[in-house]
Amino acid sequence: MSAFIPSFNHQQVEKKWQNFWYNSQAFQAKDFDTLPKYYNLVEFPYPSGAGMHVGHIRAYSSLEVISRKRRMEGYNVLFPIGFDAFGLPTENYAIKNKIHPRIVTDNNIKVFTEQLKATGFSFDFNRVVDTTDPDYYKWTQWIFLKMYEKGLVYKSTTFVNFCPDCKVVLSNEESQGGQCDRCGADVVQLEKDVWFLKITDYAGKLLTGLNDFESTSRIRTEQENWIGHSEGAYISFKLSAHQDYIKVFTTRPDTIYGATFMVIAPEHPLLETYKTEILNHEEIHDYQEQSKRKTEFERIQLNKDKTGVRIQGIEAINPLTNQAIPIFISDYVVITYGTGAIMAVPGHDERDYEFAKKYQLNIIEVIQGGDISQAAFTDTETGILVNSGIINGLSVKDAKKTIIQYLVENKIGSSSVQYKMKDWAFNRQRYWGEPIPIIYCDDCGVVPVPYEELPVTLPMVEHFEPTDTGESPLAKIESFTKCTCPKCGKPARRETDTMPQWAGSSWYYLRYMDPSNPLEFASKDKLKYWGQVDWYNGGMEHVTRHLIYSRFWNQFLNDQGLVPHSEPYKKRTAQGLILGEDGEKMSKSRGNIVNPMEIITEYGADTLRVFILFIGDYEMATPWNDAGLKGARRFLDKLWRLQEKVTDNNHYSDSLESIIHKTIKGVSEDIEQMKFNTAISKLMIAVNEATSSEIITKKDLETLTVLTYPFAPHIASEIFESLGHQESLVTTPWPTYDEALLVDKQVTIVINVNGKIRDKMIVNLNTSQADLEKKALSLEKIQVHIQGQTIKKIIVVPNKLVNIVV
RNA sequence: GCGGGUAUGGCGAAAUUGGCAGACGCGCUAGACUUAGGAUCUAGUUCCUAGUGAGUGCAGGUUCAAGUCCUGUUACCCGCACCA
Repeated sequence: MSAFIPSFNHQQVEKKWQNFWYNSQAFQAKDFDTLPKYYNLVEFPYPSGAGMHVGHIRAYSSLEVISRKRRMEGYNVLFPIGFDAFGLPTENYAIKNKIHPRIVTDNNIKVFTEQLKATGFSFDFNRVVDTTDPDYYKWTQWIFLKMYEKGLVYKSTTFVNFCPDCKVVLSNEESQGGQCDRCGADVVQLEKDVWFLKITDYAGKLLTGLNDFESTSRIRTEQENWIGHSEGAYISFKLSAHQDYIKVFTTRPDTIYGATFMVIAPEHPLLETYKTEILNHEEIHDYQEQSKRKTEFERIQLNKDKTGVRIQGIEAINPLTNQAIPIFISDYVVITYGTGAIMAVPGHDERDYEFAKKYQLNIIEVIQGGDISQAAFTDTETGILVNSGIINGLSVKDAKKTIIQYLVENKIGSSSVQYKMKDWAFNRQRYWGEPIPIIYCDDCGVVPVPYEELPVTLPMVEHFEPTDTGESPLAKIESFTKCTCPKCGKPARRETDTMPQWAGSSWYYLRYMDPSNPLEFASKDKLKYWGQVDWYNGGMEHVTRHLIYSRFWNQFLNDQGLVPHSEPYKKRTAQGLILGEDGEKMSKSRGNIVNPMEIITEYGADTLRVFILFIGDYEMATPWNDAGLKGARRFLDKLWRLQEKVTDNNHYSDSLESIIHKTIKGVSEDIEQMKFNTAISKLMIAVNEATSSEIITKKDLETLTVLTYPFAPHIASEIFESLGHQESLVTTPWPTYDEALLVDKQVTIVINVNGKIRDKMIVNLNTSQADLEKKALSLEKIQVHIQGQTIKKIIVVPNKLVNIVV
């Protein structure tokens, strides 16, 4: 049978199926359905004016394939999408073009939605959330107030990371490496009045929670490093002339007998307390001013050369040696970690050693094993304590225990755990963000907005530029700021700062479960039904930002009994970057950006999807290659042309049966392991095989089509329909394979002589070892190689090889 | 400095438990069909000095057999970084 099949018209076919899917709600997730649920989550996009990027397609395609497959496997799949739409790019664009950010956002969301649909993603578009919608950010504010109620929100005037270009305060997570996350400008330290979320209260839980969270080691270790857990002790050093103490944190209490001086941070409060007694107060003050001006970048760059000033007039007492020791200030000790003060043990800490050398301070060996005249000895495994009174002769491990016990008994210290992670600076002096729901009253002070008055909506204003005074643009809008105190009813003012970009994304995965609930952020029943996100895929760049933040919010909500699980995500994976054709990161300035919409027009969405998943290992960065698109398109064209010679038969053809079963197994397994490149390669092999086969049955083509569907759903749906199916592929069962048919009846045996391949032979499966040996030795090519030599040994691996050692 | 990762043809990349290195795709070469080909099809394509040759960043080792295991080493990428 041969029929005339017109060539594959991607534009027509893709439009047809997109209309069908989206009009028929084919991907609607059903609350409380009896089918088992499966929740796939991808990081919702920031709807920028540039529209979709090929990176978005790579990021979503993995769980797109998994979602399509899961529906066929009988799951009730929740695969939602939404928009993380507050933030600076929109705001800056709006200012530049004098268009209100609301309008800019709405337009961008509209364009983005069209592009997502043009790619054929199987998102449930009924559940779209938009973080800038008052119905959404009402609940962002609500959760903020819950945290306030539970003491996890505080305001403090401290030095914070500030981006001079964006004119906003940045959290620690947003200023990694001393640079602004968004614009790359050097961050400066400014003293500001800032709202903080006490994420550090959850540091321990965020760390242990990683045990219930399946992810790759790089995802896990990045979070571990960021949280930065370390165990040690607090020790109080008495001042020689006062009943007052300097408290230090150390991970090496065992080295206390070697503590010959102390260092405190330039911001340490002691300097203010004993101002009058410090003889060189001016010198100290100069140093404080100097370090204040340093950016993070400068501190890192200049870290080779330690600076500091000795405080004249005050000394401390080492509680174990009872010796008076000098106190220095130096910016190698930071106020934000530990207690902002250290006991310096130059013999066994490289930084202290360097400092001691520079200022010619006493260096005492308290752990044997190194040569402290050359360098600090920091090995904790082999050393034995010396010159150390009550802990002499002990190992480092035992000495730590003993000394902590002593410190506790004498009330001069205790064991302690510290984290590197810092509290989350949670406000921006910009317009396009969630207003912080706080009111200032002259009589009552800081008063939270009552829950029933939420949301505090952003006023529609004409001017939304940031001010030069560092105040939010909202501060100038009287209709917004003027309010009455909820407590006493007197006139009061609203907080005019807004929340940072990461606020809305910290709980969006919960809203998807119940996206339009006006009474709760999500109903208990729905939270329970959908449970945890089964699989979350996103970018590596969010691992120490959004991923930490959202786990924090979820753990908090769980502690309040508001969500059923402590960890929001069961499993997290991350896609690699798509680089430009030049191997560099895609960027406007390099001019190497690939526009996915142009490719969809020219080659079709199916081709683009297949190519992006075929391009390389999903988790690794890989360069774009325009030419490679053709290969993906050729594969789809070949599949399409199989229709020309299909015979009406509901069994696999003899010649293809085995390879089809192998393909089902291979593709199924590869998809689960995110090895999409090899899954597609296996499909290509099967399609090539079918192309060169005399006969191909309806059943052959059907199975190949179904297997291709998660990758290229439009063309697959069209072929499936033309094979006579009324029902769509969306819930067609995923094919199964027969183990017995995976094994070939004949196998190729490789024959080695001394480990080198000399010949091959085809034999029946499970030929006996003796037969294999006999056959191998009789081969002509083998005879040539063993002639005149004695055979020492013959190794036979059944169904694999024969190795003759001579 | 610490932590994680990578290294394989002209290019993107494959390779259960150690068992045919380079699957699949791009590109390239030759041919077929064609008014035409940047369409399609067929054949070939790791390298060279063409052998009883060499070959998975480099140097060793274990083994009948190593991309895979062990020891050492180099380069690049990512994250953190004076964190006491």
